[in-house]
Amino acid sequence: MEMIRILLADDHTVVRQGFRSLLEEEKSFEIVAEAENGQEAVLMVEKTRPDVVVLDISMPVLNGVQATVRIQKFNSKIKILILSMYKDEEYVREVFHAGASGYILKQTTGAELIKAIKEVNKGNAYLSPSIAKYLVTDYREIVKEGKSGRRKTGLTPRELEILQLIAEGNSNKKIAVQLFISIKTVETHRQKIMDVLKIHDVAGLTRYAISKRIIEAK
Amino acid sequence: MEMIRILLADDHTVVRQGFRSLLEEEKSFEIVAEAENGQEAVLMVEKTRPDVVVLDISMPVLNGVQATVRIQKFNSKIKILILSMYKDEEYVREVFHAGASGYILKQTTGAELIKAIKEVNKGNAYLSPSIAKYLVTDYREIVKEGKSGRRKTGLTPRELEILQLIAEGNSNKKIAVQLFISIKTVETHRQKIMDVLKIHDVAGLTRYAISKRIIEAK
DNA sequence: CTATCTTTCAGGTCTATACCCGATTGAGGG
DNA sequence: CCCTCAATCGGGTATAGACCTGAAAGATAG
Repeated sequence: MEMIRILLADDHTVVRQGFRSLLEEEKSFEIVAEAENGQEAVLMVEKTRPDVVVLDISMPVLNGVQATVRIQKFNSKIKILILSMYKDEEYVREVFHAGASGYILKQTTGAELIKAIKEVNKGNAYLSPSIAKYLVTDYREIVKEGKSGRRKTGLTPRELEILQLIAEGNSNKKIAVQLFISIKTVETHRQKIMDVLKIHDVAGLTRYAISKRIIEAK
Repeated sequence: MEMIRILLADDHTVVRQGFRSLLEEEKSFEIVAEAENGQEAVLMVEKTRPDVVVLDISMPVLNGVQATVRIQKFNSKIKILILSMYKDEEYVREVFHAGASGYILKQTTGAELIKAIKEVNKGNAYLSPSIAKYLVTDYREIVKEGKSGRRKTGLTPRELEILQLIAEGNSNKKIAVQLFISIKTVETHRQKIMDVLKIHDVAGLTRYAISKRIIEAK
């Protein structure tokens, strides 16, 4: 029987060892390496050349998405399965764009993880059922909106940039100086952002920016 | 040999099953139940009366700390081990105050998890090494500050309450109405909060409130 | 070519807030 | 008993921001 050679990457050691224990119960699986961050995962991929890489999405140094890009660049035949705790629209999109073959939630069962590994190894895509629907609506949105400016948040790139600066605590004046534009322009963008998001206070904008990972809380 | 009866609670099914697989390798352990949130954990404790409860700290419905309080109220002889991804000062404090016997990070190894379970079962406390130092400094702080009002953040209870309302997007006027106090009082508190935290914009206050878990981003 | 959209800027009004000063009340500790 | 501090409230000023209208240049799509 063909063994499926697997690399496991998760920054939480005890969780990673739990996965190893779980996956070793499957006799066709062989865990060839573990990594505790994205950087290490890329190195171990180059060294051990696994069939499937299971990547936790939130890792220090290089996160799951960034690691996916590098691994795919190294060898696009290696299949990547992303493990995530977020059932967040944008993440799913990002992950597949980066070249992953599967995306499953940590809420799913061990049996599903095993199934997902087998599927991506066969060259198929695998999605947690509760995630699948996002891709469909996402696809519809892409078709509807084409490639025209506005993306996930409904904000233009410039608006996103300004939202980020607002959420980082900058005043309109500081933003204007930083971007070499007039305060009035910043005010207009700010107004537009508020209209589009239907959020009319800085605290709300900041929470939104954090929840959408435009900025970090700390 | 005495078996140690264990209840596992973690909202991420695949992670929980990984833990089960890992812990079942230890012949003196018996996993008597699993729960996917704090509420369920409390119910299962009442039904199965385990020796040790392993609680993930971040769970929906009831989080690890809240579940700890209820379980201890039900039967204080049941030992509780908190699993957390945060090596956050305040969390550690909160957890032990709630009645937990151990606090270990997900960064630690499976071997350490097993050791921690055995220790708390014997009635000892267990802390991840990298966490232990917090308790020491914490103890010093408590001694230094006594029980005088100001705590971790340097804010009074009232100031914390107002910070929360600010970070939730309320204006001074709304806060005043909500708390049945004058706008002027709210302004004074707001000023005091900004002085104490040395943060002089709403975005910064909001990020601070999220990072200190006073509010949530979403 | 025209319509739409992004990005830029300006005028004005009005309210919210940052920051200054001051004060009183009540609780708790030394 | 006094001192400290939290919590309350007030006046006043100056700036920031919310919200309005209008407009123009450049890019892109149809």
